[in-house]
Order: sequence, then C-alpha cells, then structure tokens
Amino acid sequence: MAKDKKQVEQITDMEVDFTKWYTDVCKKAELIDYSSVKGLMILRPYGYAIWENIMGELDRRFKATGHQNVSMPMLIPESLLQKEKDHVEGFAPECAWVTFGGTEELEERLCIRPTSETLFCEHWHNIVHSWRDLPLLYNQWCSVLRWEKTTRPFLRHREFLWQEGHTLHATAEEAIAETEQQLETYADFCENILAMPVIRGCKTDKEKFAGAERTYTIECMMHDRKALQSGTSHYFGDGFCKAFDITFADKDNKQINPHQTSWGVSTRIIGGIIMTHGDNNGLVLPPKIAPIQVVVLPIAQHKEGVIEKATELVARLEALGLRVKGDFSDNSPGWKFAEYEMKGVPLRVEIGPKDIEENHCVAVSRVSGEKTIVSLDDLETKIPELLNDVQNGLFNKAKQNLEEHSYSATSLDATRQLVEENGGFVKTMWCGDEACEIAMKERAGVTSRCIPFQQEHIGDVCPVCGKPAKTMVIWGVAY
RNA sequence: CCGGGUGUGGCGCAGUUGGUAGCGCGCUUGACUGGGGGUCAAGAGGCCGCAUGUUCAAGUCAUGUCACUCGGACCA
Repeated sequence: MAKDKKQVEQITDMEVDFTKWYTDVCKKAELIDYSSVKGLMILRPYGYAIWENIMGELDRRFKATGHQNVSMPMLIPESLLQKEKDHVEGFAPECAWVTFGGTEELEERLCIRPTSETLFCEHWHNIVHSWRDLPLLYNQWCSVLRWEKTTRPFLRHREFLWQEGHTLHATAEEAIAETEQQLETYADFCENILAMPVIRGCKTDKEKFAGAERTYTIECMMHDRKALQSGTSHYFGDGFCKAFDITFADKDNKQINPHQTSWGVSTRIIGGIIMTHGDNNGLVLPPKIAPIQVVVLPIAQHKEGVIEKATELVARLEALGLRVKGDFSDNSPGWKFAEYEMKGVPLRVEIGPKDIEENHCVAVSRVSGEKTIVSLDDLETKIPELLNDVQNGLFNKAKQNLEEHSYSATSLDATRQLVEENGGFVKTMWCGDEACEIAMKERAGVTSRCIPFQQEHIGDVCPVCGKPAKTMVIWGVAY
C-alpha cells in the first residue's frame, strides 16, 4: 500500500484549503450537521459521543477536587445582567432576548444566558452568610447562547455546550489557587487525554474576560499554526460580590466580600482535536477520547468461522475495558477501511480466513498506516500497546508542530515577517502597554495569546516602543 | 455588521432565448463477490431554500428574506 496515497476522495486536502478540509471532516465524519438557524448546530451521535467522553473525563476530575454539579436557569432578567458594569459591556452586544411569554409582552426582557456569573451571584447572595458556608465549589454542564456574527462548526457556535465552574472563597489567595488548579486540570486533560500540548499563561488586560481581574488560559497550536484557546479560568476578585452584595461573617464577625472564580471548557475543543490531529484522510482521534478505539473488520465474512472469530475478538477486547466495534455490515472491506479512517478510529483489526488459519490478526494504525501481525495469543497485551503508541505518537507529532513553529523576535518587523512566512507563535518582550499590543495587531497582524508562566529573557526592551520590558508575551493568529 | 459566491432527490452537479426537471454517486431488493471505497439486474425517491411579484406559462426574470460559504470588521 502506498502510504501517502490519498484514499478518501470526498475530503479536500488541507494543503489546498484548510477551512474546506475542516468543514469536510466535520460533516463526513458525521460529527455535526447544520440546523435551520445559523450557528445552532446538531451534534450527531458520533460527535456527541466525543463530547460525552470529554464530559466524563473532566467531570471525574472536577469531583475529585471537591466540586459539585448544579443546574441554573437559562434566562437572566436584564436588571440582573446589568449589575456588573464590565460584564454587561462585554456581553450585551451578543445577547439574545426573550421578550414574549405566550402572547403577552414581558415587562422586563430576559436574556438567554451567554454565561452564568450573574445567576450564580444572585443565588449566592441568598445562601452565603458565614465563613462556614465557604468555599462553594460549583459546576454546571449546559448550553449557552451568544449571537456571534461569524459561525463555524465547533469553533464558533451561537449555541454551544460547555461546562462552567463557579466558585466562591473566603480569601483572594484561596480563589487564585482555585483558578490555577482548574487551569492545571484543563492542561493535564488536554495533554494526557486529548494529546494536545498546551502553553499555560495569563491573558493581557485587553484579552481577559469581561469582569475578570485576571484570566488564565491554555493555548494550543493547530495544524495550520493558528492558536486555539482551549480552556480558560478567571479570577474575579470581589468585584461581582460587591456588585451583588454577597457578604459573609468571618471568624471575627466582620462582614466580608468573598472572592470568586469561574472556568470553562466548551465543545470548541472538539474543533481543536480535529485541527490538531486530523489528516487528509479525515479525522484522527486520540485513543483516550475516541468513541470507538478499535474497529474489528471481518474479511470474507461469508466464509465459515470468520464472523464467529471476529465476534470473539470483539468480546476479548471489550473485556479489557476497550470501546470496540465490530462491523459485520455487507459493505466491502475497502469501503469499511475508508469509513473508519474518515471517522478517526485509532486502530483497525482485520481478521479473515488466512489469519484464522495462522492464529493471528492484522492491526493497522490510523496514524502511521502501519500493519502489525498480532498473534491471537498476544491480543490482550499487544492491542493496548498499539493504542498507547497511537496516543503517544499523536502527542509527539503535535508537540513537534508547536516547537517547530515557535519563534522569538526582538522587533515588530521581525514578528510580522515570521508570522507572514511561517505562521505559528512568536515570543517577544513587552512593556505592558496596551498601545503596543494594539500596534502588534495593526502592524504585525497578531494578537497576544498569553503571557506564559514559563518566562524567557529575549531582550530588555519592548520591541514596539523601546521602553523597558516587563514580561515576555506569545503572539499569534487566533481562532 | 460590510463586500463576493452558492442554494435543484440523501450527497455532488447539469438545466440554452421562460414551455411543466435530468446525470453521477448513494438508497431499496436479489444474486455473485470480499485483504483499500466491488459486479450485474430490477426499483424507489424532487412544491427547484422560502415569500411576493411580472407572465397564458417561472428552476430560469424582479424584489425581499433565510441559510451556507469565502474575505473583512467584531468576538473571553
């Protein structure tokens, strides 16, 4: 088999048109479909199965760190939304409103939640009284609505699924620790489950969340070398609590405003998985998140004993706790090969009469296309090993992409040139002045992705204004 | 939100000066096949995105609208 031969004709090559490739994958892998309202998407069973696995992994981690799930209302009265000034300014332009109940116009219009900080705050105002009530570690899985102008599958929906964690703490230190802990949860999840290497850091004031005092982010590099913010956590200080009059009596019986955080990951990250690991044959899924980890394909299944043997393989692999599918439909083997490649199944196991005779099967990696003859006696040890190879291979490939396309620069012109020629991330020093950040956007075409935790010393001055530099910033073109 | 493009069976497309819709793939049934998208045969499936208008007559012309898409602006 020619490994680099293109086998799936329906998908546009990513080198030809990356955007088209991306939407082709979303549709042909049956992840998503359009509905009749712009930006409101249908997550098909296979796409939703990926989200279910993401939810499972994250939810387990949240609960392990003491968080509880809740369900808040979907509608926010306008007066409630307006209590925190920066927040409403940030979100008002993209709110959708409910103005009628039945046939009667409402006295106060209701916003369909774009995020739920205000709802949590209103509730907390009622239930928080004492230092004994803190901390409150809440999370909810829900959908939110933001009236975006440009929409794209997974990357920018108007309605999207996410989790939003909201917590309340007695002290700033504790809240900041929570914010950092949750970012680390996201980073660990991205790297170890989704095989997506991340850069951890803070957003600049210009890029931070509306109403937040500090916004943390993990940034990933996509195959086209653009940046995708894959998870974010916010430290709010006590700003919302003051606006919503949330106070508690501390041990000295003083009334104090608590400190607040929020953090979220959305279905957007599925777009990240697609653009990090996918190739010209379609989707490629890391085994740890794949709805189907191994597909077992019988060859010449009408021949005696083939279906029985294949069924047995499915059962043996399932007994290992793997997510396995046997495809016994009457499509041709070639059709099935292409189908499961398009859907990104990490490992394919072929079993036919010749294999049965020789007591082995053939395992084929989705990433390398490499065929491995596996003795049926070694099935239980060999298949998990091969899956592990795929998982690690994907991470290393993505890491290589990130490292090969990360540059340093000491001038604005050099930054522009690097990004124009190669895309990717450029590290420079920065004075901290928003004017210089805007200049980078206008003259080099990049926005600040983050101020990474891992700082490097690239120079002493800001490349834009020449004043003394405060920090190193990573710049890039973002989704 | 501004500018360009596109909406015709499930998917991809054709449809001339307006005259009552066609092709490929897929789908259904059967047989033969089966280690990279098989072969043959017989079938089913369409208010031409939606609305209004012009006309004896609209997929085709006009206006509006909705969606998709590519740029740009906007966006945690």
